[in-house]
Amino acid sequence: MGVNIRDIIPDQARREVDLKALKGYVIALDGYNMLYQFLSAIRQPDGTPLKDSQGRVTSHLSGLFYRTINLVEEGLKPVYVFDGKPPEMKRKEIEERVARKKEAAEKYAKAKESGSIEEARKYAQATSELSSDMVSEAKRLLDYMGIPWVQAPADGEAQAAHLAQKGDAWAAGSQDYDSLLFGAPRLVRNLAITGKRKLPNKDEYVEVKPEIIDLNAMLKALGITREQLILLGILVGTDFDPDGIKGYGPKTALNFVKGVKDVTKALESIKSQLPGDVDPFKIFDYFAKPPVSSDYRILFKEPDVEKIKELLVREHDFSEDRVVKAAERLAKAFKENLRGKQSRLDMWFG
DNA sequence: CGTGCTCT
DNA sequence: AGAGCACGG
Repeated sequence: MGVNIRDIIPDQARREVDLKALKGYVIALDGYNMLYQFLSAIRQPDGTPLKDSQGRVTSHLSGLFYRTINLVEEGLKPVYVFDGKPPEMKRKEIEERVARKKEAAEKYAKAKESGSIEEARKYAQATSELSSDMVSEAKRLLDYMGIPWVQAPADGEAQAAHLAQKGDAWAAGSQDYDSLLFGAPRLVRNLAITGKRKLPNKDEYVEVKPEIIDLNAMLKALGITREQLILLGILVGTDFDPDGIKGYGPKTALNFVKGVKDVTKALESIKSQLPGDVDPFKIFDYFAKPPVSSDYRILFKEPDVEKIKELLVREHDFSEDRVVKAAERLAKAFKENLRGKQSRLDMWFG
């Protein structure tokens, strides 16, 4: 589920903003991460996702369609980045995910049997799995909407970080923090979930706003380099060494890496504390110089309302009224906010 | 997650 | 304008 460094992000390096503040910025969104959030969240009370008349899941398309339109209406310029082939060293994490989903599926069946709706929903969400067909249809929808997407050779967060480093995007957008380890100068969180949200099991509402994290401000405030940040990630655990090293949470790991002068020596010293098949040097290199592609172009086009209708209404039984209305909003927003508009690239944190 | 309606 | 709720596919 990505590297967990939430607890050490310094306040000086983060800023909560309104969506409006992101007007004019290209943001390289982690497509898989976004689709997963929609698939997990857009469900009936008992956990059933939205489906078309043939039983195919459509929650991810609904979320992607309406959310992207709202982002574009606010003037944000989204580019979706999709994962390619995961590296071999991610196998353990992927296997563990499969096991977690299987377990969730069993608990879901039990909860449904016992009539516990809320439990059922919780476990149904945890079974969420994106198929390659679902990703392909999301790409098709983006094509029809005129929203660009980029295919990553490997990790999508690495590719998003690459776009941001090259200045083709202002920031990476994801709920996970990995893009910071991959060198993204800025990370924007909460772009799939902005607005008032009910807290689970509570009668309380919180306002969720986009959160910007600035890599340089973060490294400066923590007093570490990006190399030390990657080392920190390996200590607490990444998708490539999911358990990390016993005894190291983010804070302990921060203290440790602050004392590290020679990263090579540090990697050598932690090697023996990791499972035999986990090579910290390989993980370090993967974050420091990940496989990325420069063969992409970011072009915002006029939406094709007929094609959108064909996909969502004809093929997937969306309501024609709603789809046409939303597509027209998108066409208007394209003309006002995207067509011929220059992207903003200015900095925020000095 | 979102839209869209009702009620205040 | 904004909260609450039903429903979308």
